[in-house]
This record gives sequence, structure tokens and C-alpha cells, in this order.
Amino acid sequence: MDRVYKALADPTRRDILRLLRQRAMTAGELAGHFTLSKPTLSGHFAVLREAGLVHAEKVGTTITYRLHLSVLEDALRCLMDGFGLGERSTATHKPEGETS
Amino acid sequence: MDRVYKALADPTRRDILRLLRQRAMTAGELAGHFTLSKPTLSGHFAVLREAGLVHAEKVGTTITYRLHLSVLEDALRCLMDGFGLGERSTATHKPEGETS
DNA sequence: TCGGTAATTAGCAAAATACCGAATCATACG
DNA sequence: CGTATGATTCGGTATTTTGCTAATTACCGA
Repeated sequence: MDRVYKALADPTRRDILRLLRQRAMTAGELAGHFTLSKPTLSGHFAVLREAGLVHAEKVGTTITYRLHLSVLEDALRCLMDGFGLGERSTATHKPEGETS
Repeated sequence: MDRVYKALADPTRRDILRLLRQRAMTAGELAGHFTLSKPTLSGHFAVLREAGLVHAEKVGTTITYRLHLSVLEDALRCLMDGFGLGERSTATHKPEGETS
């Protein structure tokens, strides 16, 4: 799970995810949206892949990247759960004394 | 908002946030939960402060750190909104194929 | 097989990050 | 005052991250 946080820490990678949210794109197509070099972008793709946030599909010589929405969603939900957010006093556990 | 992502990227800082979720603690008290040196922890506190995730209250010579739950919640909500999560069937765009 | 295109890997420099010990600041107490 | 305590800031080092160019791999078409 640590890889997901690290992957989200970089603004370029967050931009990539936002682009992929609209539609799947090839590596070159994605690279066209940035001023960074292709190898640099390729490195960002690898980080996102290892975090499980995107899926790479090789067709011919081109590689199409697709957003793994479910993984991203799970990661954020796990994050919120970890901090006790998203649940409105579920009553499943007694949350600390909180003696104001 | 970038500061929030960066702050969450470090496991030690996430641990600090989880500790603070249970109750507010002083800097020294927090440091007692880690093997890291106090200056190192102090640096982590600063990052969390600058991200707005915690609030520091100085009483005597001691500084008590308190979690800003609302800021953390907002940050995560903003994160999910940015990626179009939290809303079911966006209907704002046609998600290609997606057969099966 | 040869040339061209798409993308990655290799190798390296620069910047950011994390860590520590020592020094410093601020407050409390005798 | 002088000292002790809680915490931060300072100076330095090691590691990680980010970026580049050049070289490499993989595939397609003529």
C-alpha cells in the first residue's frame, strides 16, 4: 500500500491519472501532454504500474495504459478507513475516551 | 494541496497521524512511540503542520499536537473528487467499451 | 533483411528527503 | 541569576527521487 501513497505524491503522476480517467491512452499519447522526456514519463508509468494504479496493454509496438479505477478507489477507501473517516460512528468500536 | 500528498507519502508521518487520531499528544510523547531521534520527528511535525494536517498548541515548554480531522477529510474528499470517485456512474462521459 | 517507429532500459547528474548529534531557544523552578 | 527540561534549529551525510541523453529492444511494413 505504501507504493500507492508514493505514487500519488508526485504531481506529474497525478496528472497522468487524471488524463487516464477520461480515456485509455498510449504511452506516446500521454507523453504528448507533458514537456518531460519520454524516458522520464516511462519511469512514471512504471511507478504507477507497480502501485497497481494502471494497467499496461501492449498491442503492437504501442502500449496502452488504462486506469485501474477500482484499485485507486480501494486505496483511498483504505486510507480513509485507516484514519477513521468515511464512517459515521458505525458503533462497531468504542472510539477512545475523548474526555473533552 | 500538494503538501498534503507529500505529507502522507511517508510511513512515519502516517503513523503520527494514526497516533493523533486516538488523542492529542505532546511532541515528546509522540517521539516516545518511535526509535527516531527527536530532531527527526520534529521535522516530520513541521511537514504535517505545513500541510495543515495537525495543529500545534504551545502551553508551557511543551507543544501539544492535535489532528485536524476536518482538513484530512477535506483532503481525501478533494482527492476523490479530482479522480471522479465517490460519485456512481459519472454520466459525464461515455466510458468506452467496458464490455463484461 | 533493412529502415522506421514506439517504448523501455542503462547510465549519470542534480535536487529533494530523511536522518542524526550538537547547539540553540524558551520556559519553569530553585 | 543558574540550571533543568521540552522542543526546535543548525550543519552535515547518506539515500532516494527526478530528470536527461544515449543506447537498446520489439515490432511493423516495404
